[in-house]
Amino acid sequence: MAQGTSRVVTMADVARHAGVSPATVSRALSGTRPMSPEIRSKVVEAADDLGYRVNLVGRMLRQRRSTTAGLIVPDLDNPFFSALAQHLSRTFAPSGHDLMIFSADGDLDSELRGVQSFVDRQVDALILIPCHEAESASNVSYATDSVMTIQLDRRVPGTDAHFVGCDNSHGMRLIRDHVSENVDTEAQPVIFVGGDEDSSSGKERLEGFQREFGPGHLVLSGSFDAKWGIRAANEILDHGHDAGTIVAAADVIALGVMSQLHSRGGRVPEDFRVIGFDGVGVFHLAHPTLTTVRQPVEAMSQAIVSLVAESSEERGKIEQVRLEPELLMGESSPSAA
Amino acid sequence: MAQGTSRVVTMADVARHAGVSPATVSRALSGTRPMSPEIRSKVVEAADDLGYRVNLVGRMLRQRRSTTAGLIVPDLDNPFFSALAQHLSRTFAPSGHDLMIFSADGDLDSELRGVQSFVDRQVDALILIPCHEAESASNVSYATDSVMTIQLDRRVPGTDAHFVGCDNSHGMRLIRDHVSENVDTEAQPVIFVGGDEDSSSGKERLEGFQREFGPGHLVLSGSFDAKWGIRAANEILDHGHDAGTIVAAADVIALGVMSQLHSRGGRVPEDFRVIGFDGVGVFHLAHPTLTTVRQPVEAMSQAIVSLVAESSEERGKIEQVRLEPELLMGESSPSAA
DNA sequence: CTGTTAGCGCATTCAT
DNA sequence: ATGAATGCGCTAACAG
Repeated sequence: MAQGTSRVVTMADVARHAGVSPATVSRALSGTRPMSPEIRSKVVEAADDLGYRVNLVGRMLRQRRSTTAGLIVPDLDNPFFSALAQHLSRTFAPSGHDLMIFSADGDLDSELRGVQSFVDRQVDALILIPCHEAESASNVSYATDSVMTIQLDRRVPGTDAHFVGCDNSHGMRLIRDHVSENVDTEAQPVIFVGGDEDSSSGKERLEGFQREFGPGHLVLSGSFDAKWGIRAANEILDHGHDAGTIVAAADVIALGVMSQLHSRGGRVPEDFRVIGFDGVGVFHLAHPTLTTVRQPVEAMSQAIVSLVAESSEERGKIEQVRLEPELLMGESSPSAA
Repeated sequence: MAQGTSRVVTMADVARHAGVSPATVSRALSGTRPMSPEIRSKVVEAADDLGYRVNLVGRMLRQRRSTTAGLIVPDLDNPFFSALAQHLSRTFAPSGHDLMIFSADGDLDSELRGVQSFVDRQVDALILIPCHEAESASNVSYATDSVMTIQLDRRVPGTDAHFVGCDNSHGMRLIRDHVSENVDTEAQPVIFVGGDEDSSSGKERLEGFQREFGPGHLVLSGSFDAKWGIRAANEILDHGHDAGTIVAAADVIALGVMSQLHSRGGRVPEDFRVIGFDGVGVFHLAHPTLTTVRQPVEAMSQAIVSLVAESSEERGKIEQVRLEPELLMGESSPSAA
């Protein structure tokens, strides 16, 4: 059992082995200063001769940087968040930063703990999907006070942190256009199954729905998970509806809705049309295929990585990045054909 | 814009403010040594008077520990892994450790990079779901050489790392018992849709299937995702089968299978029975509900946290923990009724 | 271009 | 029980 054997070879060892000073080793390996090629290669050779690896903690203490970015998600069980985490990992990989992920488990105290964890570990940037529109404010402030912070997908108003997210209004407009082209909304009801209204994205989608479709529609609010979708479907059917167009604030909700409609004999798309939101994660497992608004996760990830890269050069102003989603046509709603 | 303002108050500040020495502050706050209550409370007061927070990096450098555990998953898009990450986060929360998650994106190089990241950041324990049964060996070795390492769900043979996982053989036995009670396996074929055979869990489930059901069954191998399930369903139908019992090596695969069967007119459970494996994540979104083997994720998480806690006290022997799964009855297979 | 020195913040000797 | 001194490993400032 070799567990726990800590690395012993230090910069001083390499310096001795190469016959130079520790400072020279540091410069040779980090390449920050010009130096004679012979000495450099001699140092490099000595280094991997001894199997040297720079001690990141020593470097962190000295430089107060860590080549680390932190991501805090409210919940990894939500496929949209885990997909976002996955994309972000992939996008960060080629950059010099390692992305570490922390799950706040939907809890404000855990969220704070995550922020503290990352601040204490001196991450260069903190990416945060806030749990709560209002109550996460202090957590976001805590973060912005000590590290470059980017809010993702959800926004806490009144904080001086960057924001990268999707244009939810535009998404709802895409849905409205699609629906009004293909459905007689006079004859059949349009129903909104919302998510968590304490999150900015939930709120924006609700407001977007109301702006685009006008008043007088059945609007249900719940949370961003499938169980709520199941309950919402029950509410809709119990309400006496046996047909209609259901707009869900997230794919997981839409999947729950479809599953329960199906169980109780409602046909999609014949009786009910169902439209989701997010377009990443497991949504394609639905049957029938889900029509949804796809968030531009690649562009969002790229925007974040760029922000992080720029911030190490110059301390710019606070950016608010809204990226445009697109409609992804599925079988759960009729196409114009 | 207050971003980037680093914390300035240090232990020396607190010491000055309380009129004691830095060493006393250290002892008062970490509580490792006995001391007079008056001085302690005076120090504590001074500390949160100044809003002092211990600098973790300084402490890490000194103690070579970090109150951090690292988790490396192959892929966060797989709902089983993200559910596992979520459970583990929750289980670690009450312990003194913060869990950081890293996604290897299914890639051996990324996996190595993750291991290095965590080792460099001096995590106290590294939990690893290896990408590949054989080729991850060097990565696991790298980890065990410098930190207490626990393999999760998948095992690389011949390494001296702990292992926590589910008893896949037993899971397959549960499936066999269920199937033979309810289906005439002489009249209709039993088909295995496997996952990645380069992972130990994929291999064990395949072997379990073969041991339990015997030879002569159609066995397909692919990967642990829904797309493969869709392709597998096509292969099965194209093979000429119009009925049978399909055992999938994972729920995501089963969902893909069901979705595609459904699309091509196969009825579940009337024509095809479908049984999954994992029982966590989004499997309950299936329609009909999926019969599956549920991995004991809570017990697995608990076992890991216990191992980590114990390892800080004593350096025990290498543990191999196999926990028993249970059958979760759904509508995708007939129950004895 | 390279070597010497100092100090990041802390926990731990050793001395009292 | 407390204080003074040391050094974890590294890089930045200063000399040369």
